[in-house]
Amino acid sequence: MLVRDEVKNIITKACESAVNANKLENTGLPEIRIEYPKEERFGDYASSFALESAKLLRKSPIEIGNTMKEFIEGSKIIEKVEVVKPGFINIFLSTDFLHQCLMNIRKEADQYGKFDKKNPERINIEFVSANPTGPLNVVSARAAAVGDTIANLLEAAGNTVDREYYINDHGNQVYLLGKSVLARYRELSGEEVEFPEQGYQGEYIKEIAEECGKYSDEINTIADEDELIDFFAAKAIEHNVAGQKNDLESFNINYRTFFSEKTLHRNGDVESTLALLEEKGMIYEEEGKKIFRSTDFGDDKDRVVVREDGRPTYLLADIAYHKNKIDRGYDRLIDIWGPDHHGYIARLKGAIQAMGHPEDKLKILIVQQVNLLMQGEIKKMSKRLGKFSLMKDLIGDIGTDVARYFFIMRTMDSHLDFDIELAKRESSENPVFYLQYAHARICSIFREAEKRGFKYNPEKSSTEHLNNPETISLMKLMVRFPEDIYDAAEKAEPHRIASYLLKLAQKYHKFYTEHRVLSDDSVMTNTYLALCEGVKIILKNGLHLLGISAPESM
RNA sequence: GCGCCAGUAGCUCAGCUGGAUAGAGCAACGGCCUUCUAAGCCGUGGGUCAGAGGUUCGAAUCCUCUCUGGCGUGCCA
Repeated sequence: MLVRDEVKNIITKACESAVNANKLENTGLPEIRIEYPKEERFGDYASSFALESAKLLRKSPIEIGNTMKEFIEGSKIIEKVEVVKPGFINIFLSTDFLHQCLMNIRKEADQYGKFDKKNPERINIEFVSANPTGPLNVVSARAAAVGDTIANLLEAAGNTVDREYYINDHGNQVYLLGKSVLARYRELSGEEVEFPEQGYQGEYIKEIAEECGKYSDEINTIADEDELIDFFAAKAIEHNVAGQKNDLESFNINYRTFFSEKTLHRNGDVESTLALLEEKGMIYEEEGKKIFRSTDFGDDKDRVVVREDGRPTYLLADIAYHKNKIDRGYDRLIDIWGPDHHGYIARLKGAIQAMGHPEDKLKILIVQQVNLLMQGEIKKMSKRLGKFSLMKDLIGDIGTDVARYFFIMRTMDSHLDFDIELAKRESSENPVFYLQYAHARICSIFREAEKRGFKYNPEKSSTEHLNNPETISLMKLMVRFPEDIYDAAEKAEPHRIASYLLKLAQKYHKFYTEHRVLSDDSVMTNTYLALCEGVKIILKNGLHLLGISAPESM
């Protein structure tokens, strides 16, 4: 159980006891809420219960707090309870308890911070899903870092999580892609061709065309122009998706499924989805089009799902895709989208409801855009014009660790100004190195201990040596690690982990400069080594959650 | 017009389910290595929380309006 919840239970019980002893009136008192005080001198956990209930009880918050205090004191885990100024009840954990927690962290090791859930949810999280019309850019990299980290967090929170990537290998963009490659292919064989007006102009299109040279025999047998375009489109998609997979793998992401949109059209899922919506009375016809009543679910207007010529729109395929995911047995779906798709939320969530599922079956997270700065100026990106910064180049320039950390350290709904030059230049004093350095430092101490022939035995550690400000402050933060994971998973806010680890590294570095770990006093050495081991475990687990390596030396 | 996101230190950003004196990193300046990694630590300076009202014991946080920037508002995907 989270220490936070234990504290909550203690205060809740204290409240009940006070009521039973007629010290407090039972007048529909609010639920106890536990918060983290802003400053350490206000304790480790605090409750504003007395402030909240003052009016109801017609007593001063201080008076209520003092009454509560009597019933809270005496718990093994609590060292002291303070009732202060406006009426906060501040709780201080005991050093003995913290020592126990430390031993527990060592015992749990890799598992520390993870939860067992009685009934784990099966969650599908879909992210990046960039069009297969080119390589991944830095905007996709942000979604990749965020999505994968949220997946990690949900796993740590005890769920079964599958990462999924939707390949939009159907529709106009694909047609245009095929046309573009075909044009380049013809150019290569010396033909004078007009490049498609809206075509993809990137250099990589030429490379694909070149590669297609090896299929020349096959290509020569295709007479129909559309068939030819299809052929080149298929080859281009194959090439692009392979490249995207490569980039994602080097970003430490392992997808379980790459799902092709084309299969939905081929296996009848699109039609059966339409049939289902019609059956539910959610579709009406107008001027030969079939239209989904998305306004029933708060959308601005109803949406066309089948065009006049009978072709389904992207929306219908997407509804079919989400139905497919639900049919595969997932309890919950999460989509991560760019800001340019936010207008799409209402209609898709509406469709989920129209098919008879609860509104929160699907959660859509919007990751805000990345502005790429070059010499302080925003660089405009356009995939169609082939002007964009590649994810591959980013990884090559600053590395996966730094890139992932940069994308995760901010909240996902803030627009991110990403200055690659700065990220490269600062790479030696980057926050991520600060975390990794703390880990490497600890590893180094253990190597040194071994070199000196010290026999590390954490059972011989003692609370006595933990009674100093740096150590206590460090342990209090260590205890909060599972709580932060819980909150970060619950709220889908991965940046919380980055902040947490930064604070932990700070406190560790502070401890390190104030205290010598290896000394002649073997009890003290064992105690400090146990503390170091605990920090090391958390740093490693935390960095792992972010998809970042924890080096043994730097 | 409507919708979404943002506006907090010189810069990049935390803090936002209302709580205690508004924080961090970077940049600037000044200290700390005979001893486990100085990729570290300590200290100093730096704020009209975009603005105006409102709600209450209490507002950066909630409500309304205004201003600024970005994005969206396809039978594209």
